[in-house]
Amino acid sequence: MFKKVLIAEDYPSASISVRKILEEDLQIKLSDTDYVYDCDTALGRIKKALRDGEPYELLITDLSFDEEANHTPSIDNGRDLISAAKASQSDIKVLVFSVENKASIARELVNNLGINAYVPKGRRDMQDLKEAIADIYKGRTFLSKNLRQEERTYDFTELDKAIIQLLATGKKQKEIPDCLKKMRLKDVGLSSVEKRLHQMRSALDCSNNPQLIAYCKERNII
Amino acid sequence: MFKKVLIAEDYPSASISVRKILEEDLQIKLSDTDYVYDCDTALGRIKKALRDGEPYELLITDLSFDEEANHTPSIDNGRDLISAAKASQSDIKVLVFSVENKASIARELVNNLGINAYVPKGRRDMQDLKEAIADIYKGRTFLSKNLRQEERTYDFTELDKAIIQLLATGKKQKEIPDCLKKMRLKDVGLSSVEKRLHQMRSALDCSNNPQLIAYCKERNII
DNA sequence: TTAGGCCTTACGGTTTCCCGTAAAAAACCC
DNA sequence: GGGTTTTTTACGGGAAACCGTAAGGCCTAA
Repeated sequence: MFKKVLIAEDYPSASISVRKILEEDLQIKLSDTDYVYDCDTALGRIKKALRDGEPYELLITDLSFDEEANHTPSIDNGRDLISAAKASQSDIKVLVFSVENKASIARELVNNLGINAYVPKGRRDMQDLKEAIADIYKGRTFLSKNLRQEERTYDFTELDKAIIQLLATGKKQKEIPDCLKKMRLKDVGLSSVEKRLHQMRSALDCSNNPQLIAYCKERNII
Repeated sequence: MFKKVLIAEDYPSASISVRKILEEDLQIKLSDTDYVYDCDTALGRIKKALRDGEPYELLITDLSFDEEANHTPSIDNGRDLISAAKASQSDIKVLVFSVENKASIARELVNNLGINAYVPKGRRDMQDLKEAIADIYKGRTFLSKNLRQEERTYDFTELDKAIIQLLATGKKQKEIPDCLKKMRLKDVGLSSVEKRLHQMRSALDCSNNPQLIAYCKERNII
């Protein structure tokens, strides 16, 4: 089993549980330096361990970290922490433990960042954590069974999202072509904007723009 | 200190941490029946303990519970659990432990349900839990210091929210007076709907309805 | 009772949105 | 190159939203 594991999690209540699993159920010894509450410290520990010749084998991290009151960290989220960690030590295994319960996010992290497991906080989280760590140790990838598949019926292009964004900030459709041009995103006419909006609305069965905005906000598309 | 405490929390990772605090830091003994993963079981335990002449002194509960795959519970959220518990045993103390980090929610629960403490999951949660339980024991009410004050610049009436809701489901303004009438909510003319929308937009500095919807969705007002 | 607020409603004009159709441009395929 | 399809754009009519102003109802106080 793993000998050296680092936990990056800013909520003590969650951190404690993970520690408990590792120590009591998996018999992994943790020292006081093996769990941290922010990304910067986490990266520091990983680099130091590497220098000392005792690199971490596994990083267990949350995705979102609350902003801190005093200083602004250079890394403020789990995604960037994972990238930075892999840049320093490409063979480190990564388990993400987050409230975000979306299969698409998990898939994306596996594909683009090469994480080894995704466990959403939820009804089966402790069980999942145990299985996930065991799977990683065997060289396998673990995705929790209760990741929620979202019923996305339309896939938004970057242009679509940009248009929705602008609408949500109060821009009029008529102004949107100009805005897009200024943002160096795309050079399209008003009719194209209308067309895309129409396409989105009919695909998602929205009768007008306000409903479309509501839909997108609800699913965190924007 | 408290002798008999019940924990209602559906995420094992959170439940374990709370148990740890109670047992290790506060020296409160818990049996296997003192923590449960759904509201119905929680209420059952409270009633049984009352019948047996050993009533619970403190209920620690989450607010949101994930829907379960198999059966649909008769109580599916912490709010209703608290109401039901107080109906059975009016002197039970209640501590709410939830991810919701809004001072307004905490205040509302203190005022309307008479809860004794509110601790948001977050950076200081374990510390807060300890303090909160101690405070409750002394007969005081505890509100975590890091509850986020929201910068609400407008307070939405029920009518306002209903109008926004309807707009977000694709209704036209023109149809809204009829809808409100059918919902037995209010009997208002179209002009009043327009006026309320105008008031909300100008108060929140939104230039049109889509932006207003985005604003409300973003802050979970609807 | 009457005058003055305050709120709601009615209504008209302007702007924006929505949805067609048709022309123009671009891409594609021999 | 010519010819076809697809995409993009332009434009116009009708619907909805937006924004005034004026008129009506209701309460209060003199």
